[in-house]
Amino acid sequence: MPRNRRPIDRAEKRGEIVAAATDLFTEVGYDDSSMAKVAAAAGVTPTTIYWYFDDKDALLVAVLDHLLTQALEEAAAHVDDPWVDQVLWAVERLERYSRLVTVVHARTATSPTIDAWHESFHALMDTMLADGLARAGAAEEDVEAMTRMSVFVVEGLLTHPLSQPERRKIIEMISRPH
Amino acid sequence: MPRNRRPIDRAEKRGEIVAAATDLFTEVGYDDSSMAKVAAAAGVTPTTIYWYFDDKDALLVAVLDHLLTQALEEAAAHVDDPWVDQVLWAVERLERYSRLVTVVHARTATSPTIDAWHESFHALMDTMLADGLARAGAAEEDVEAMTRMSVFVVEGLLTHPLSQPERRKIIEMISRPH
DNA sequence: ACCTGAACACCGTTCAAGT
DNA sequence: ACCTGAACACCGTTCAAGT
Repeated sequence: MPRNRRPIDRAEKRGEIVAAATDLFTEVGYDDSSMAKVAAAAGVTPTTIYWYFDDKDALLVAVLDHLLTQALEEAAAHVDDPWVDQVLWAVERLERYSRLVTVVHARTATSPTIDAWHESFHALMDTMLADGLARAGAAEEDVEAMTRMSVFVVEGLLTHPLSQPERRKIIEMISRPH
Repeated sequence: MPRNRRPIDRAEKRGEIVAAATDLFTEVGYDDSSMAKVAAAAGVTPTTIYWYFDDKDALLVAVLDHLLTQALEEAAAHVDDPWVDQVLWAVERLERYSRLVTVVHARTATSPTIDAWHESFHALMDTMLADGLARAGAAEEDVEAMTRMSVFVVEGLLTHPLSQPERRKIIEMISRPH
């Protein structure tokens, strides 16, 4: 048995738990997906999850990181699109994870683990958005406000769904300097 | 004992439960405020709450309605203020209830009770905002988009706190027709 | 190192029993 | 009509015991 066999197994099993949790958290919801259900879906015992994750919030963070990595990879293909299309793409991409967005906002007040993730997520988003806006030719003094508005609009559109053309109209509204 | 004693008692006790729930839900959070804790704070048994409310979500709706009535009464004094000040006032007024805002968004996907309240709340807000914008002299074709943006900005500012001047700047951004 | 079954304190909710 | 104590099924998490 090769020396590095264990670490690989560990990463694999961890991945299976994260995959099961991703499905359940996004489709059933965080609150309604008990550790027992996640464990059953991953083919392990509830207690086993605690060998890989500190608690349920840590598992949620693993799910979020996993999805964020995926999304960032795909986003790379859109960096040269017009600004409006990029934001619209982000909304459509995040739409199926809207339950995670709302649960992160709700748990931020209670869970230091989730709060820390939420903070660092927005720090990352802010620099990415500022970069994108600068590349799209926005005036420097408008970048900060436009960054903030973009975040608000994306989150607003996720929690209050509109039709595609309505979305586009809203995004265009904030895409012009004032 | 007068004939109408009971109804008055009932409304009073119901009010005490709602008051206790309001405090706990806003300060401790909905998830971390068990029915047992609400009951203890209201001086009743957990089971008694179920005589007045169908379930925990119905209790949350009672809390929301109670706070909404209060807020609408106070808002009446500000209808003639400039638009930016009205929105800023709303953000400041709602700030201490930001936990309720996020929990409503999170539970909307799971609970028909909360979802129905959320829908009707936004219907009310939409007409109020549209009225306010019309009164403030906004062009008719801008009213819909500006209404939506106002909602997104208020909710965004509640979940991602900024300083007063930063808030004002953001609100001013969306207050000019495009 | 990894995994489990049994247990713990708690949860929202129900229900038979009281007044 | 109103309120309760006991009970139910479930929750997240821990821990002693196994391999």
